[in-house]
Amino acid sequence: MDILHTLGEIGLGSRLKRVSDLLMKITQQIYTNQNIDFDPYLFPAFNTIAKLEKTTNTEIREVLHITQPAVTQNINKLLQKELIELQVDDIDKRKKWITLSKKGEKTFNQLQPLWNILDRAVKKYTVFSAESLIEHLNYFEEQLKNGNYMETIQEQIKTELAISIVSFEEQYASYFYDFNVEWLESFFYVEDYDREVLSKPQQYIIEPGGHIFYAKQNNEILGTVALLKNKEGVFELTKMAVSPKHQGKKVGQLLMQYCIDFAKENSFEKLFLYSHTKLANAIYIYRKYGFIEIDVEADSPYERSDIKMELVF
Amino acid sequence: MDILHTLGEIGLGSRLKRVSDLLMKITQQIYTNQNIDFDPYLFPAFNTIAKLEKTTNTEIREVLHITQPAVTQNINKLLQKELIELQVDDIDKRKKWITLSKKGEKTFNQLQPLWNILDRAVKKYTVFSAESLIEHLNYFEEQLKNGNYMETIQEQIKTELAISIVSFEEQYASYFYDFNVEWLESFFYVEDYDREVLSKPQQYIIEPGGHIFYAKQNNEILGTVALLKNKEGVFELTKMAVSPKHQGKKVGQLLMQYCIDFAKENSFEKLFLYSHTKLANAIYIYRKYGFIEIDVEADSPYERSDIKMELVF
DNA sequence: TATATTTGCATAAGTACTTATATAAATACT
DNA sequence: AGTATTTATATAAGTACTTATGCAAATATA
Repeated sequence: MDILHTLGEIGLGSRLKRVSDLLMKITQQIYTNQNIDFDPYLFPAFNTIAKLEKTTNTEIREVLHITQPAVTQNINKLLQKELIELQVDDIDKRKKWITLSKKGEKTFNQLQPLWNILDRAVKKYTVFSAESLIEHLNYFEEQLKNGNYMETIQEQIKTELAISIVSFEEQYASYFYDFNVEWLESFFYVEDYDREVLSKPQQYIIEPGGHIFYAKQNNEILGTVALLKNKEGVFELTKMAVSPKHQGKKVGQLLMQYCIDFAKENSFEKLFLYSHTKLANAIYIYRKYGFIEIDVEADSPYERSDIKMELVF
Repeated sequence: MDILHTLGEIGLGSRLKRVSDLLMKITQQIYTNQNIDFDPYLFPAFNTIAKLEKTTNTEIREVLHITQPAVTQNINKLLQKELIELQVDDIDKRKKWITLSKKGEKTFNQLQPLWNILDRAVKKYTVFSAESLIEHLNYFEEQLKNGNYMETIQEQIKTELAISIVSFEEQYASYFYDFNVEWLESFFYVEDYDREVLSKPQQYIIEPGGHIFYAKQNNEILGTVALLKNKEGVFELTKMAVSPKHQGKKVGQLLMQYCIDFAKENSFEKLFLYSHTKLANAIYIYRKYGFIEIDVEADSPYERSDIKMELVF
């Protein structure tokens, strides 16, 4: 029995608030499940800043139709989470220009697909023909309460956000080239030999007994890695590259974990890799996964490497 | 520009809360305008207590689907306003039975017609065919913001709640009898002469040059009063009675004010009245309107009076 | 050009919920 | 019967808004 349903329309204010609270709570749970440090009530302000690229407290107040102190509080929360940055206007020293921080942009891109899922789930239970606001509200609240809404989202997350690892197929060959060249170009320079190997993965990696894996999410390829056969049971982990669009999703770590699992399953003796000390983040990850630094041989095949690591099983 | 409208469905939680806040604020304003000491957010709890007649904290929590501390807080607010009373259960000493207080019942009855108006106004802007919750919400919020909702309510209040004073008409004669007899019966006893005068107001009041006024609200008569001619420019204010159904609306004071205004307009010399000291409230009101106590003559026409008051202009 | 007003943002305190926890009485368990 | 658990309510603290107010910079006014 839910008296608010029988109170007639006077209780509408309370009903609206109750449904709002419930929706916010469920959304918060979803962020938490996805390990995303974000609050649903920050969405309007955060999204506004992202869409306007550069804005001010007052402008947010105007477009969101909330009070100015509410905006200030939202901004403080976003600052705390390091998602935005402030800069005082050169001319008008009262004004503070608000922009997304690097982390904010990353989070924004990371959140986008989840928001699409949330958006579709809300639509699923709110877009239908009804004869009154109360009727719409009753139905939506019911779906929030009985778990249908949550279930719909979780299913979508599973099919759309889950990242799976797939083996080399001819149709994916170009990603191997594109991701690696893009990465090489930004950190080093691309040699002709690189282009040759990357454009013919079948010939240079697969046929000599190696493997190429791809991280795939919802029919999109996010990143790739190769295991190049050195000798029986010894493979070089190489050509790891992640699409810049999908940085921040820990795609590299997922590929790394898969390679290690694959090596163990196939009773490999060891894996090794070449890297460069200026790629501190990458080396940190390699260490995290158990790779240990060893001497680089004099006749190292890579000019751009100054460090060699191995993982012995 | 209202970005929340363009945020898609993710902003729905914020939208719902914003509309709730606005609706609550407007409703609060209406209570304030009507001089009613009540808060819209107390409506669910208050209404539940009234409907169930006797209930407990836990039961309210169950039927309203809010948390128990929220109920406790609602109860405390209602206690503060003296609208409810608590009584510990005889057997289970943890339980507190909640009932409306006398004032609570009065307020509940007083609020009923206003709630009807609010209910109809909400329905007016929320009951229509729409293809989504957002569509319903957009329209309703728009009506709240542009003032249409408020205007609708104010118009209805004017036509339904405004109390006007009308002069004697034959069709109202029975009210004069009914209200007065009901009142006399509860405080004194009804003499045969009372019944004679009250049943023939035309003959006993109007024809000798007196007046009878009625308080009328939305085609309903709430109360009555008579000015009985004593001599030229001197009238006895008598037979004031208000329907028990409409106590608490200050109908008596409205009638009193009308009589005084009427007396001034017609250049009366003075008004006087007979009452009884046990009717302390009534006498307080008479004093408030300027009546001053004078000696009761030996041959007072009323057995049930022990006080006489007059207002000289 | 000095003063008043407006503007942009911050701070403080209030509100009506929430979660977490406390307290005391009733009930269940052994 | 004595102890543990459950139940009914209260209290405390947190949250995300609100209103009210403060403050400094910019702009209008005289």
